[in-house]
Amino acid sequence: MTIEDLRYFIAAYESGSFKSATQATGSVPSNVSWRIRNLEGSLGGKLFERKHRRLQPTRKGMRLYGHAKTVMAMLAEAEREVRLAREV
Amino acid sequence: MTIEDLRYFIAAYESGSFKSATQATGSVPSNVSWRIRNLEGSLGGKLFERKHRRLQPTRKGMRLYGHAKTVMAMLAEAEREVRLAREV
DNA sequence: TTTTTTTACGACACACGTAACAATG
DNA sequence: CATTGTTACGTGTGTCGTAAAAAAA
Repeated sequence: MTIEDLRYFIAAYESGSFKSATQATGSVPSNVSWRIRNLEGSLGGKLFERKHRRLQPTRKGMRLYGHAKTVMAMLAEAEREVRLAREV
Repeated sequence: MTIEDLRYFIAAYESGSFKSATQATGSVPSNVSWRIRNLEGSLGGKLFERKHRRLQPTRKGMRLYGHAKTVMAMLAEAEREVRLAREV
């Protein structure tokens, strides 16, 4: 699991499709597909059900989403604080 | 910034040297050095002062450490919860 | 001089985009 | 058949460990 994986996952989750997630991520469908599969592999289970027009998150997907958002927010905050902190 | 970067940073921070961080990370000195430099580059400033026997974290380093620990804990918790969640 | 950190480097794995294919509705 | 997701594939970048150099103590 990487931060990029989470970013792609969030984009897919929020946009409701892999196609639309390509805009949010600035990438292409094959990469979105690949990232999500990565994540599903490393977490041991599907995050989305792909049998509907609008992507259906599984329970695992829903659980992950909340944490993923928090992690991303915390990383942004960490980056901000570190940049702000003076040297030495 | 990647999760691996944070893992290396935490190891260096807690062990007090790059050398000892190799044990915690299961890697070699050159990689620890490289990871920390990555992080310092992407965050725009030094995280450690390297002029003392025991690695001296800078203010930026100290700020980062707290967040890094929290992020890692949250990732572990996320992973645990997702694994526990039943399919579908 | 001993210990720690950095740099140089070759090898391998990862992540990208294009394009062809499959599946869904 | 129109749209979305996946697979195949070639290419470039990232990350690894070894080994040599530099810096610190």
